[in-house]
Amino acid sequence: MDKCTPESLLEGRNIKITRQRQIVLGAIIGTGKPFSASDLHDSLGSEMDLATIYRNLEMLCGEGIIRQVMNEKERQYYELACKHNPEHPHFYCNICGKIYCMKQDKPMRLKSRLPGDFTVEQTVLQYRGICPDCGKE
Amino acid sequence: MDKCTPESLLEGRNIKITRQRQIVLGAIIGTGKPFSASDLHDSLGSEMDLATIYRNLEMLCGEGIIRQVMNEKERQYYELACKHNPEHPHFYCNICGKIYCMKQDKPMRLKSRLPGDFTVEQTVLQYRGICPDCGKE
DNA sequence: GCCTAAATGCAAGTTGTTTGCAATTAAAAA
DNA sequence: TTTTTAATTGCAAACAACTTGCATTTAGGC
Repeated sequence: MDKCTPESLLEGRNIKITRQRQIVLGAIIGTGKPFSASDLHDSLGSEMDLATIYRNLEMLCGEGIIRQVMNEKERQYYELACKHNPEHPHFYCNICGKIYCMKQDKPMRLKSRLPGDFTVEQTVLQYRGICPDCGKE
Repeated sequence: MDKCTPESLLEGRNIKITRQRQIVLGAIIGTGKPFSASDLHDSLGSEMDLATIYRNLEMLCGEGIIRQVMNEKERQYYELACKHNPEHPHFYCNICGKIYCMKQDKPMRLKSRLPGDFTVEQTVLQYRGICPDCGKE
């Protein structure tokens, strides 16, 4: 099972491999968890322009290399969308705002059809509540 | 089965019944569908201050009179949370951005527990794709 | 009718995200 | 390898949704 690298994710796609794309993808692959634009910006030591990060996130999302996992009022979260990371539910902590990935046994239903000619491209399941850390005290 | 009125929704709650609260709640009851702050603002002919609308939506949400149904990047959507309108999934059209309510036979699981001491307060199920209107052409 | 705490309107502020544009750069062509 | 050129970047300014501070108004108890 091949590991993801910035280059393997971009190859065969007519996308220029720039230094900043390698850095951004490296950071995305490095963290196993959902991330926001400003998470990336912070983890890269604020050295890369936020506009570049936003532009690349949009591009990667359009290419299906990453996917949006949660739209919080204050921020958009993404995660890597490669085959090692199939779609799954997420948990949002109402107190600390952290997002957790929830494993599930059965794959989520996708691209199904609902009554009345709705074409479903994505089924989103999320839980909201109190995470173990915040529930402790 | 009693109908909702602005007054019935607010009664017994130590909340001042102001003119603008009656108007806002009237509009919310009037439309059967999910709405955003600016939907309300528009439907009221832009006569009520947006700050007032935002403050009242927050208050109504805290009181459990309305609930958030979807956080889109650009807007928060709410719906009436009275007993005539139990929780249910929603469909978001990726093309036109419209939100549809999806009826379902079994009530959604709520306030359940997941492994590892996650306390679930809300289970959100949503579909994203192409709505009947946008699928037509 | 009077009084007070709470709600409103207005204007200014915040925050996440987007856009215009000149300078840089990857990579195709020569 | 050098040249060429179209795409990408960084910067600064713009946007849009939402929030906040504050003086004025108002609901509702007295």
